Amino acid sequence: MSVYTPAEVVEETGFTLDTLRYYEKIGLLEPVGRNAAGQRRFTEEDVGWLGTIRCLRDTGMPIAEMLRFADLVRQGDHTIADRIKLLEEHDGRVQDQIANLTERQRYIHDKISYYRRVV
Amino acid sequence: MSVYTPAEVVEETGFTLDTLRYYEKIGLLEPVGRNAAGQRRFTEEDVGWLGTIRCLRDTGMPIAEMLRFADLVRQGDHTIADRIKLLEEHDGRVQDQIANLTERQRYIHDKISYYRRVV
DNA sequence: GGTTGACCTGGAGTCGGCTCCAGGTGCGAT
DNA sequence: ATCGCACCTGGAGCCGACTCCAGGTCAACC
Repeated sequence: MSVYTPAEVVEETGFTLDTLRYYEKIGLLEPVGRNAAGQRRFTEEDVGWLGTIRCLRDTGMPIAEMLRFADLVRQGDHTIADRIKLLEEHDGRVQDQIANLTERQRYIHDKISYYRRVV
Repeated sequence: MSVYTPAEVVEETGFTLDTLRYYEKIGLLEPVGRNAAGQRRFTEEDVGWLGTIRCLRDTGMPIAEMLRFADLVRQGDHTIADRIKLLEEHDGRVQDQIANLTERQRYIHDKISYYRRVV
């Protein structure tokens, strides 16, 4: 099973090294394994989890809620129903965001058309 | 032509009074007219501009860029081409946001389906 | 004429989410 | 052996966007 250096994880996930350390510090990441010199070595699983984090973050989930999700994951399989609930609620908010953006975009388009007519 | 009290503008725009004052302070709003007692009285035009602000803000435009836009508006009609450019660039970013959210949403859906299958 | 309530000001504080820094370690290449 | 480089730590600092506060004004209603 392969491990990843910090640089590789930065490359792969798009998070900065500082952000990775920050996420570990606040407990969004489990304590990451270390080599003999004390340097981080991320597992495949860590990288997968970071993929989830990225998705949730990029859809606007606040860190506090990602921490709740992380906590559920840590508690094991009996929290899966709760995780579904959390994700579904988040999904609803994502849906709202999309609807909202689409709606606002119409306003922007109208504004642009108006300006075009005026010019 | 009707004027609006602070409370009415709060009601109408959804911004808090503090936010309205903040926007005026930083110059995103023109200095708002006052009655004899020094209290704000917003014009129809102010409220319309606040509608634009809300749209831009809710689609993620940073205040610094809204200030640029406000500045163009103040400079008069010869900046309309620039305003179109600014709005079109913003529109592109809104489009990207929508595409991104839609993409990420698939991931969330997959995750939910996975959990459903596991339960 | 006293109280209430909406408003005013300047300035400080908060919050989320990083981002940066100084000073230090260990390893591989020249 | 010494250099450069990737990495380490704790903690301070930053940025955007508000949000809150103390202390004050004014008009209106009881």
